[in-house]
Amino acid sequence: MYAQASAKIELPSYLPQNPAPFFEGPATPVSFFPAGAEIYAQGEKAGALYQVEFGAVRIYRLLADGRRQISAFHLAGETFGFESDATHHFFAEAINATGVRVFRAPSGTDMSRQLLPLALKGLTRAQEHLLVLGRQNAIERVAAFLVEMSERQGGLQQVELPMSRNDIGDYLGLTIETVSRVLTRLKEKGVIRLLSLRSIEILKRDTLLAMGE
Amino acid sequence: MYAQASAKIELPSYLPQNPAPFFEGPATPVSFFPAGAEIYAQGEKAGALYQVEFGAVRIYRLLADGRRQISAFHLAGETFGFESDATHHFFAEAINATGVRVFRAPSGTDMSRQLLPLALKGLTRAQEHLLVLGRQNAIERVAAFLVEMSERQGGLQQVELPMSRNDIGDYLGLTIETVSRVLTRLKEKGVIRLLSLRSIEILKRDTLLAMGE
DNA sequence: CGTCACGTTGAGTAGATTCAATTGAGGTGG
DNA sequence: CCACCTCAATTGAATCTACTCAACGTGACG
Repeated sequence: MYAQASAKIELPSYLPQNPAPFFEGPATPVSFFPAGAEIYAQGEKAGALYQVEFGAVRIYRLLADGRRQISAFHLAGETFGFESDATHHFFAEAINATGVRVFRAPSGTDMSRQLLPLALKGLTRAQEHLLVLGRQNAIERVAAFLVEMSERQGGLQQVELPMSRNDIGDYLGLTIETVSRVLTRLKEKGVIRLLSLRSIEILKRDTLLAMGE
Repeated sequence: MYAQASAKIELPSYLPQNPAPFFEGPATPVSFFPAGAEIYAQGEKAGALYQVEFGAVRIYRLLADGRRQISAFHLAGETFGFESDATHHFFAEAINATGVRVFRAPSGTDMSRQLLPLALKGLTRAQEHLLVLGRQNAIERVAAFLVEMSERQGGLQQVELPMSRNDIGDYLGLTIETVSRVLTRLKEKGVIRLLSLRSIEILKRDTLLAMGE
């Protein structure tokens, strides 16, 4: 739907037409985070930008009673950590062993040109996710998730899920049991195949796409 | 929670520290949209920016079968319409009689410095809304909504709701009936009072805040 | 080979939805 | 200015989807 016509993506006039490469300065070191390690916490002072080198990161928020909503997963190559003020509003954790390049803009540097496209991309993705959480049922949510992960990994048949069922549930606003049941149903319908716990194969892409609308 | 300490909001170093006024050029005309009028549609070519002069706007997406998710409301003073590429991914409609200032940046203009703070603000708001849709029950959602609307109107006791129950439902991922039932319950509990259909008074702000977490 | 965390499956429940009927508010025309 | 009309909102009853709680499997790892 609404397919991008050409290879070259057209941009609105208010965006820089020749986006600058993101990191130009001296090479910044890569920090390593083991599985489950906190990268930053809600309430902490923000300021740095983070680029995933390898592994995967979850961004989430907690309610007082422990309910958790994961607002985004970030895979290799993606940048996260920017905030609208000097405080982090979310938690960021490494899902698996993860390498992250931490970049701190020198005081006074204006990164707007580099950051705006990323912020807009994140905004679009968040808004699309709102539709999933607000108006789709369990099967549709899981289908949309599998399609999203597939597309972010190049649209291959085989999709790697770096995160646990628990993470998937907290991303989709479902319980771990419901996620499991839906995957079983999709498997029984012949839509997907479970290669291993964290690796699935998409057998009927069209069906999956139709489910996720 | 995580209160902003001083009047002057501290910003991360990667943001412009002295944000430029948004519109500097020659005064742009104000377009008028009657209630329900479309401002732009999904799939249309994007490019302009819109600032609400008076009235209110809803931003939404549709599923094939007509289910609708409103991702944001925009009130007087707010800016919307920016996209990550040249296509609108959402619909924008006037909720009531609404005046909108349409601004088209001349080709080649880089509005990053002005837009980034708005995009980041929108991103934060969308991500917070994800928590509401993903992990909160009906009462919590409505409470969070009322608190949000109150704060966006200056934190007064009396809150104007420019939108219908239908719009509220499609924003909160609930049916119109559920929204109505919850409002009745809040009324019975003495938390709010209905001055008219679209105007409520908050009697127990603390209770409401605690419900919305 | 045993342990432990993670995942799956099952039964019963709760909360929100659906469908239907009623009430109420706002706007229009006489 | 009032009566009427229409659409929006509220209320009620029955249903259904996803959740909760519990038991059971399974894969990874020492």
